[in-house]
Amino acid sequence: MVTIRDVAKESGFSATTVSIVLNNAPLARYIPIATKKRIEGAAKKLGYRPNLFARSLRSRRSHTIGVMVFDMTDPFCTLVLRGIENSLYQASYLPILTDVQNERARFERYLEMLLDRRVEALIVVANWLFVNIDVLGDLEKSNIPTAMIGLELKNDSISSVIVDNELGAYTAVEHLYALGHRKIAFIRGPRTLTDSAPRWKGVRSFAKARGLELDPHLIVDLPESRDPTSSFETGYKLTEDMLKTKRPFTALMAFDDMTAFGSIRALSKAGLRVPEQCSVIGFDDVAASSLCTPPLTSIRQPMAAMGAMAASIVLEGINAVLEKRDLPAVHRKLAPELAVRDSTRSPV
Amino acid sequence: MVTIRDVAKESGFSATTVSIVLNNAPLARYIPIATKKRIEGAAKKLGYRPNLFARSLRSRRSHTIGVMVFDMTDPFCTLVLRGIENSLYQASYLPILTDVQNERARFERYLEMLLDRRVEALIVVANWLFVNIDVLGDLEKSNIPTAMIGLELKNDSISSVIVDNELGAYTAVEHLYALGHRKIAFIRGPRTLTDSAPRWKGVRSFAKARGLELDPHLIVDLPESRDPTSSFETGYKLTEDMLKTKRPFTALMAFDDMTAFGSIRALSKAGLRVPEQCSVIGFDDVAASSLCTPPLTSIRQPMAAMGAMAASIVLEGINAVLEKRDLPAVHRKLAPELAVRDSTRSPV
DNA sequence: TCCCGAAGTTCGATTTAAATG
DNA sequence: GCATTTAAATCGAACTTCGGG
Repeated sequence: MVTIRDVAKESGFSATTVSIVLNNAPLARYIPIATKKRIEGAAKKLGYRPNLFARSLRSRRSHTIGVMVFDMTDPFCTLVLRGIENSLYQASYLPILTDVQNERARFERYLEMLLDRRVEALIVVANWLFVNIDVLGDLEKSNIPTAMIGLELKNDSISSVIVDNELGAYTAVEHLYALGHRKIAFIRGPRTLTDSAPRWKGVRSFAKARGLELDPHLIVDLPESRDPTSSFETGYKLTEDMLKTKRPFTALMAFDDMTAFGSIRALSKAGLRVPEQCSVIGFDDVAASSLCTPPLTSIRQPMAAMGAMAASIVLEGINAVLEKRDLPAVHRKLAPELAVRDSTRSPV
Repeated sequence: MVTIRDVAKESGFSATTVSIVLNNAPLARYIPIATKKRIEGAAKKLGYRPNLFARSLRSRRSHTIGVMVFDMTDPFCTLVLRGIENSLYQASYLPILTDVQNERARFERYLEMLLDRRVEALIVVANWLFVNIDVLGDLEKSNIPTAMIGLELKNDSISSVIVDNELGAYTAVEHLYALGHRKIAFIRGPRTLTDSAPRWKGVRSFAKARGLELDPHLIVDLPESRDPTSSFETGYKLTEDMLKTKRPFTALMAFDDMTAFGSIRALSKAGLRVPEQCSVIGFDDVAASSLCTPPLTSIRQPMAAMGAMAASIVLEGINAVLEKRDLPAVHRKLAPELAVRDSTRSPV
């Protein structure tokens, strides 16, 4: 390995001067161009790469940001990660991504590993998390800038970025209503998932505003589960159950796309065609939604934007820490967007 | 931050002794239990966590492994990553995951960043890579244990893990043939993709063995593209084109699942139902395949196993390096598995 | 005082060599 | 020589301080 001393020897200057030149430190302005050229030449010739361990040990900086995802296989998160990645890439930070797989033990272990590596900030993608308040405690006391994506927090030391669930759900029913649907079935999210309540609030709020009647027999809840793809199966089953009750409905609003896929399967098995005999709308707009046939109408979460926003929040936080400023946590709520595809249409 | 000297002071011993005890170094066997207890107690009391930068600087080890993915949004890779992650987690290595986004510049920059962080090994998930031979050169000269997933290499310094494409394709046609299909359309992969040739070879090999006739008019190629999801659209278009030629076919074998989704869309638009009027089979078995309606019959790549295998290869490589053994690159080819679902059935 | 460069200290842990009884 | 402990050197870069022109 070639060290700064090797460059010093090769160029004929001292290690100090080499350091000053290569880092373009304040003192570098006094150093004549000729010296700089010689040093830079020597560095290039030897293929010198500074040892980050030494550098970080001294500077107490890692240029690294920890990213924890609760479930990487959830299609929701890959685009969020893209957003994070692109922002950090520009800022020359390296993300260290860990997949917690919804296991508490992994969360704690990875958090330790990240702190051990002196990440300068933390971004947590809390998709499908069944909240553990005490986990947040671990985070708070670490006192490095932290942003949480997908989980609303009142917290004033941890920032958060979420989608406006209420608005999204409102928009979804509104879309079905505008198409002429009046008998709508609902599969709500699991009670313990923080997204569930505001989405349902959006539905109720629309229903109240426009006088849409909500039939309690056509409202069911997803059970809890640690696996985000399990809602496919439970969506399937719940839809099957609702069909068995013979209560007619012309449209179904699913908690998320995965659930919607399950519903479509059940409708199809029952001989009902989507959208001809029943419209279906999802939430999230995961990649698969535009790939399936028929493509799914859904509420798109601005995932890349959410990732980018979280990244810029923590980058700002890092600057604040460096400048010893105090920066309060911020809480952002981004608007979703209706993606109209072929799984919804007017009832016949 | 609490350092080893703080622990030394607290326990009443020197930093040396603390280090020996906490690392359970060879010399620790001379140290009386009482001393160990005191030191461990002090460390725990102070919440001592060794500084990894200092440790790595001295030991020249990072306990870190670089993982480069060519496109994270490709659903193929998340399960591969799970496999890698789980293996490394057990071995107490931290993966640093980078998403190259199929950009050469990013590849190089991330490779530098990883090498700067002294990753002890490298795993490259080369899904949907349009090979750059010279990129491999960069890797070779870095001479750290490297494994490539999804790209066959003759190389003897870089290991590789791939799926048996020929066998997979053979199995796929065999499945269609067994169902009674004789007029089969094929959408082959892009010429420059290394998976394309062996898959086609598998088809030809089956055709020859069983006397299946391959109609050149029903064989088309995907164009090149940097975006793995683009094959949805091109699959759609190519299928549409084939339908226009009016050459009858009762089954279609797509290069991969994404292409198959495009085909299904085109068939559906043309009023042909899958599988009633045309069977469709994919390759990969991405998550969406079992979620769509009808669920897609496909050739499943053992993604998690491939990831785990690559991880164990490089871990073995690290041990070899530590023991100054020489370890030749290994090349593994894993068997895929036929996943029969509802998109294929006997022709009427 | 301004300019240029270097010696020496520091970061925190590991390890070698050596000093105790 | 043995068990027990430690001072000092080391890893590589960055920064503080200082000296000479």
